[in-house]
Amino acid sequence: MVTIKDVAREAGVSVATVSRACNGSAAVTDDTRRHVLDIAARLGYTPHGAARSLITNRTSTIGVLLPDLYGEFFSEVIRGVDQAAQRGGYHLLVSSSHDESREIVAAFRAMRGRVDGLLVMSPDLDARAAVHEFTDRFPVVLLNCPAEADRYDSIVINNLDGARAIVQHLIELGHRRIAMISGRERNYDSVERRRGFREVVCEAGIAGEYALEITGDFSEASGFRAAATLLEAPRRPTAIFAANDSMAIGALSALRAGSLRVPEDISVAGFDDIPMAQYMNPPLTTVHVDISALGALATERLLSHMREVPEHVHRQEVVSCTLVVRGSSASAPA
Amino acid sequence: MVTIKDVAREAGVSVATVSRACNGSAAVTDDTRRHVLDIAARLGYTPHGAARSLITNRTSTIGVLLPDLYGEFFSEVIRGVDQAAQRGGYHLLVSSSHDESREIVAAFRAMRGRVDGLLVMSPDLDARAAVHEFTDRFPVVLLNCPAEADRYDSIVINNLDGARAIVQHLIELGHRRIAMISGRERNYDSVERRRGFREVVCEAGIAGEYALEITGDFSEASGFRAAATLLEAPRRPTAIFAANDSMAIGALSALRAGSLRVPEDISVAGFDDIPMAQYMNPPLTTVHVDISALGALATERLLSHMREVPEHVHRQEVVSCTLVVRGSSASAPA
DNA sequence: TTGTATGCGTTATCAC
DNA sequence: GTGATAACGCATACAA
Repeated sequence: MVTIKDVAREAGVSVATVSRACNGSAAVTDDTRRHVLDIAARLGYTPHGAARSLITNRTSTIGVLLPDLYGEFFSEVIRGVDQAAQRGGYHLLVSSSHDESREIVAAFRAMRGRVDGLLVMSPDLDARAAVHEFTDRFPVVLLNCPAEADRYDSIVINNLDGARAIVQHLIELGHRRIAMISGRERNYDSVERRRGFREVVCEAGIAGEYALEITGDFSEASGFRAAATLLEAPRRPTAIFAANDSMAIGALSALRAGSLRVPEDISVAGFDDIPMAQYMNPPLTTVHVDISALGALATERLLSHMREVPEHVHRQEVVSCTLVVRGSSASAPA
Repeated sequence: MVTIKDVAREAGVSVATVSRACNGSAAVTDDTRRHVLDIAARLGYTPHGAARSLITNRTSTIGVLLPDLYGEFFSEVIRGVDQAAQRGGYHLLVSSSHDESREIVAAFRAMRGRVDGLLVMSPDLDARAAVHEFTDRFPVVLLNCPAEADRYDSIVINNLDGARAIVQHLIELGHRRIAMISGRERNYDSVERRRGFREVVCEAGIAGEYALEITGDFSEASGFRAAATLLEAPRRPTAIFAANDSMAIGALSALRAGSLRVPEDISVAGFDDIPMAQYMNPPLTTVHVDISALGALATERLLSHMREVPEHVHRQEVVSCTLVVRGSSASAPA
């Protein structure tokens, strides 16, 4: 690889001049600059990022730690993150598959010196401790993580209110046998959404009467399986609330396979409002979350955190979400 | 940030010893190693990646250049890439939104010194030249790019055969008025898939009779719009082949809105077989591509290329795809 | 086994 | 305006 030295030698100047010419420093004659850039282009010179960041102390890169990369939700989050990062002149160093504390720590270590800040999305409740380890010596923003609001920067979805709104909606439609398909047991989003479900069901006084819960893993396939199981229940629910859209979509498919009509025989509702939700048949009633905006917001928060270190004050931001009623929910059958 | 010097001072040893202890070098007493690692842990020391890679000449990172991050297709590709990279002990430096040559070059420059190799996915036909610029001095694997097979490493989907198979399928069902919704005009995948469409339509002798083509942009919304337009056509098609599943899903939605039954009144077929396709109502007939495997394959190729530099020989690999008939296609109406 | 010294490629700080 | 040189944090050849 051609380095700054090669360019300097070839151009007959010092490395300092090459550096200045490339970085647009004022202290260079237009003539020398042109000459140097010409040589640089001819040689195909590109500055070595790692070497540069070693002295400048900035990498123009932000790290993103994700539990997974599967599905439209994460896809949308990353899209938002990438857009915001790009606007700020930053690149993304992505690392996924970090459900466990151990893996999170390992990923963080691998990123030291390669990123200026970190975006951590780790909804797993057990991974909290791991995050604490480095969050105080490094700009970090937590995305949808459970965290003490004053010790960390974080962005969280208002899972509770969203879930409450959608369950309320189902109850108002006359449903009294409402089943929930939740996500993994130790997942923060899942826990919160289920909490909303339980609260409203209790308040409506139908908890004792009927409270069927079944566990999935946020995938379409698990939603399919869960719905298939619910169909076998002695008293079949008239409405299903899935903790995310992917499971709701899987459920729709299972109900169709079981020859149930949605929404005439049974209503289905999801959470997230992934782009695909509106194109379902029937279109999916769900809770709208501006997913890519969530990622963008977190990124912008991180970027500002990185600028104002260390007098930065932590705070938690709650992103609201809204009920979107579409064709998959209707009045309970008589 | 705590550096190797801090650890050395605190532990009462030289930086060399700290380095050796951390990297598991044999030439250290168990006692010193324990002591050093102890101090390192207490101080929260993490090696500086950029500094390390400056001397080792490897970053354990591969760069990924993508045109976009939207939708399940890219999501799946990245997932495959990430899995393969992780297996090989590599991280991902992602950069998207690179349709133009200029942007690709800029992204590459930004990655110099930060990655050991590059995975480029740039289906835009105009971007070819940009890629040539650096592909000979750097391990690069092209994903779904048009390229001379012997000058580059590349993985491509067999778009032509896939498209041919699905159009053939529609014709065998008796359809003679088949419309195609293609992707962007300068997109390689789109061009190839349309070529397959045209070939088969010609061979079947129905080209002169009916050949309706309309341009989308691979998004659900564009598929929706395209299908809505097709409904207004003087002679409505009895089958629609969309160049990808997202557009097919949008089309399904538009047809429903226009009160057409799929597949009774009109058949719909897509391409890619994204995870969501099978959960559609009706389930989508499409061309199955193992998308994440595609990403994984490209990554493994890149990793091996990086190992065997420079005696590496370039070659092109073609990934086959298979017709998947589901509920969205049926015999042409009488 | 451990310490000293050098260099990776770049930018920043001085001189001139 | 330009050049020499130190420094960034680390790994390693060599000396001890």
